[in-house]
Amino acid sequence: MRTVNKSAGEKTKAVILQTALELFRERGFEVTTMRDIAKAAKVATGAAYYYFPSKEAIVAAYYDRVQRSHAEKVREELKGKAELRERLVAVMHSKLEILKDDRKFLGALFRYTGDPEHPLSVFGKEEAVAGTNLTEELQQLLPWALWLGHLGMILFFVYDETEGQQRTHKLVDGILDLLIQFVELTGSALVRPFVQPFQTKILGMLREAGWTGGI
Amino acid sequence: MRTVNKSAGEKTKAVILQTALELFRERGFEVTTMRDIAKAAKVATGAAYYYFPSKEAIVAAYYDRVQRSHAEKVREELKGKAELRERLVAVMHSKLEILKDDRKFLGALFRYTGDPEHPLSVFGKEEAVAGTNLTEELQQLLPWALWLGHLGMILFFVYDETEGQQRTHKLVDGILDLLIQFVELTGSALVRPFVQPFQTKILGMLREAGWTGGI
DNA sequence: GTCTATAGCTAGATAGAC
DNA sequence: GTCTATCTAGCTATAGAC
Repeated sequence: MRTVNKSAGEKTKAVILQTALELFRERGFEVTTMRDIAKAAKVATGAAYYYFPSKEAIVAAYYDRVQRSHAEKVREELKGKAELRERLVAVMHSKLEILKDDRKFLGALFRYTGDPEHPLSVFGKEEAVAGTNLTEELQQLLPWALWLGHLGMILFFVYDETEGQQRTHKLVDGILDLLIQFVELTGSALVRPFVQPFQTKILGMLREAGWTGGI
Repeated sequence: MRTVNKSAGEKTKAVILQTALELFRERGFEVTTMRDIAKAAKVATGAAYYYFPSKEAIVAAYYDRVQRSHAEKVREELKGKAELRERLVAVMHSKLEILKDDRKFLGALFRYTGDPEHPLSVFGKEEAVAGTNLTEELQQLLPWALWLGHLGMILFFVYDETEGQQRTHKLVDGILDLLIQFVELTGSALVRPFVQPFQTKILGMLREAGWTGGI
């Protein structure tokens, strides 16, 4: 009962999952049908549904697999590392490593979330920032931070069951307080020299990526 | 050609969109069928598809509408405000105001994104942070920041077409540099007194919401 | 408990008539 | 522009083989 020594059922299940992921990667998530998956895995459609009650269940199994391999990799990599920075580097890059072949597939799952063109991009990021006396770096970086914060806000909001979602509103105020504090600090003559080079570096990267200005 | 004086087609389209959104809010996104929408809007299924080539197109139209009303509201509210904080407050809260009746609906759209249980939660947030010499507030807040940053990373990654997604990898390094810098600053005796109260406040909110610790 | 085969329902999407 | 008819695919259900 541990990787080796699988029962017949476990083997079939693994084959179906593996086949499904291959098809998702090759052809895309939407266009791959349960019938395709079953056929490619050489089982009947019913068998696929026997193991995965829905197409979504396959996605869930995929997430589960990602989590497991990531957990394993992270545990291993964190062993020798004590410094916060290298620990975080390990966590993040190993995640990307695991996801590297699934960008297309993930894009399909995030169709309503990530696309910076259509969906929930924040109007007024630049507008809010414009005309305030900020360093040039922050003028450029803040909209990005706001885009991300905005996404987080909406996710929090969606799950916030308090009356009128006051909790989200309060949290927004709190985070903004902290942000303003940070902005003021980095603008001060005392702290600026330390932080500025990093900001400039990130800004350069975003520019290079053609992701400057409007999102 | 401007709110008033719509052609017959534009009127029909508006009715279909309006009806669809009402049904989405009442019953939910998944369970509302195109047939339901068409029937409630008193047109044939084909007519609905004539104006909105897919159910997703209705979602896109909804996003568009959100953007327009938000833009309008923001433009109005920003007029008298010069301070960054109040400008950002206006932008964020007005967005929540517009979305307030659509939480259920948005939840359906974000099924693969927001749910902190299943999907792409970062393994190793706590692990990476544990055992490092951080202030208590940061020990608690950093995992949150990492969860959000991790989500942003994946979204960036999905759209990053550079060889091996090196751009995302570089960006991660850059952001982590900045983060570490920030962490060290807030730990310093010089800056800490200013920032700590805000961190504590946010921490309190998250605790209150039952969102502390593991995500 | 593992699977096949098959038939049928529902709902997103399309084609073609009017 | 609008409708009816039809197709497709996710999903359910069932009966039975091993």
